[in-house]
Amino acid sequence: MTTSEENYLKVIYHLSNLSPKGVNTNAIAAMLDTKASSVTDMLKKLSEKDWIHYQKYQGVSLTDKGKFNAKIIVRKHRLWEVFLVEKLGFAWDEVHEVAEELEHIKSEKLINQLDQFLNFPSFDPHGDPIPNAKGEIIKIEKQLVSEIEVGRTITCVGVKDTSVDFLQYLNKQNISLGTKMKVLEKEPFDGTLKIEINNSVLVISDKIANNLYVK
Amino acid sequence: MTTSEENYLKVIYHLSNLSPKGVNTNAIAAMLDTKASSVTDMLKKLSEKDWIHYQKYQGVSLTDKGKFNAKIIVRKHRLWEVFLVEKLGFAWDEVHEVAEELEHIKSEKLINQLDQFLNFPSFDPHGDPIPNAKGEIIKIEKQLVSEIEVGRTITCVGVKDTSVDFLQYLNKQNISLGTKMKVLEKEPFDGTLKIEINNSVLVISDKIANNLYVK
DNA sequence: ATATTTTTTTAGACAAATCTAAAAATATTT
DNA sequence: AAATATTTTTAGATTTGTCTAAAAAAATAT
Repeated sequence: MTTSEENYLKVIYHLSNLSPKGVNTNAIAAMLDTKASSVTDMLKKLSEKDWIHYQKYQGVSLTDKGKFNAKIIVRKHRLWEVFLVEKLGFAWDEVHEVAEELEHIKSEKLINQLDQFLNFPSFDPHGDPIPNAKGEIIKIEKQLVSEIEVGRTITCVGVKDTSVDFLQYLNKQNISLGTKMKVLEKEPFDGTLKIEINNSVLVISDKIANNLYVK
Repeated sequence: MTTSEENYLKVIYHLSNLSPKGVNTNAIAAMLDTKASSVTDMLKKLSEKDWIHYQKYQGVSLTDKGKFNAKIIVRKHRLWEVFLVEKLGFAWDEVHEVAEELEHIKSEKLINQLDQFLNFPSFDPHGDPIPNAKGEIIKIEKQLVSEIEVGRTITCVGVKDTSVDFLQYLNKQNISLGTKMKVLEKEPFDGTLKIEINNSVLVISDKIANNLYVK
C-alpha cells in the first residue's frame, strides 16, 4: 500500500461519515488538494484492489477491507499524535502535520508497542477516538456547543475542526479538553453564544459553537 | 529533499568513511540494490544541488552541505533506534528496518524533542555514535576483537556489521554491549579466536572477530 | 422537456526514479 | 603498447501519480 493510496483511503473514510450514500470525486479532490481527474485514476486503482466499491459517476464507498485499512491508518495517526503531545511536549495545534507523515510508517509491531507505551489511550489530543488493533472504535455521545440549550453546564471533550487557527483560538481563550463551561445566552439572529468559562463571560460565534464538542 | 536523495546521501556518507578518495558508482549501486545507470542519474541531481562533488568517471565525495545533511539523517536514524529499543522494547536486531523509514520524517522539532526525551544519548543500540543537532560526532577509540593481543581483557562496545544474522548470533552467545571478555588464544592459520565470556570459553571465527568492536 | 451548468471521466502529456541495452571511458592484463 | 575486461555513462523506455483539455454523463434550471 503506497502513501498515496493510504491518503485516499483515509479521506474516503472520513468523508463516508459525512455522506454515507457515497463519496464524490470532487469532495475527495478538494480534501487532497488535487484534481478530479487524478482522483478518478486512483479510484480505479483502489477498486482494482477491492478497497472501494466504485462505479463510474456513482460515487464511492469503502469495502470491509478498505474500511479496516483506513481505520488502521487513523489509528496510527492518532496514536502518534498522543505520543507527540504526551511524550515530546508538542501542543495540540502542532501535531497534525507530523502525524500525517508518521502514520505511513509500516510496522505492526511499532504501532502496537507504541499503543502499549502510551497505555492504550482511547482518545487523541483533539478528543477523537483511537481505533484499537482490530479497528474497533469507542463512540461517546457528544454534542456541539451550538446544540446545547441555555443554562446547561458542559465539559469540552473534543473539536470538530482541527485547524491550527481554530486550535490557537481555543488556546487564546484558555479552552482545552476538560474545560467546563455554561451556556448563558443564545442570540437567535446569528447564533452567537454567551458562555461562562473560568468565572468569566465569553462571547463565541456560531462557527466556534459548531466546531466544539461538549458533553 | 526526497527520500531517495536522502538514501543516496547516507550511503555516500557511509562509503566515504571506507574509501575517502572518492566513492564508486558501483559501490553505491550495490548498497542501494539498484543499477549503476540509476546511480549516475541521481549523482547528476545531487551534484546539481551542490551536495556532492561529481565529475564523470571520477567517483564522488560529499560537499560540506551534503555531509551535514547526511549526518542529520544518520542522527535521525540512530535516535529512532534508541527510541525503539529503550522505549518500545525492540531488540537490537529488529530496529534497522523501521528506523530506515522513520529517518525520513521531516520535522526538526520532532527530532530535537526526541533527542531530549531520550536524554541526549551518545550511542545507538549498536554502539554507533549519534551526531548532535550540529552534526558533531563523538569518536571513541575502539578496536576490532581481531586486533586485540592474546591475554587482554576487553569490553564489547559496538558492532561493525549490523545484519540480523550477526546480531542474532551475538544474542545466542549472550554477547551484548558492555559484555566483558578475554582473548585466550589466537589461531594463526585462520584467525579463529578462543575467548572467555561469562566464565566459559567460546570459539569465534575471524569473521566474527572482524565485526565486533571492543575497548 | 429542453437548455444550461456541474460533475466526472477519458485521452494524452509530464516529472521522478527507475530500468535495459549499448556506447564510452578507464583499468588491467598480456 | 595493444588487447581485454571492468566500470561508468548515455539513450531511450517504463511506472506511478499527477496534470490539462476535452468529452461524456448527471444534475439543475428554465
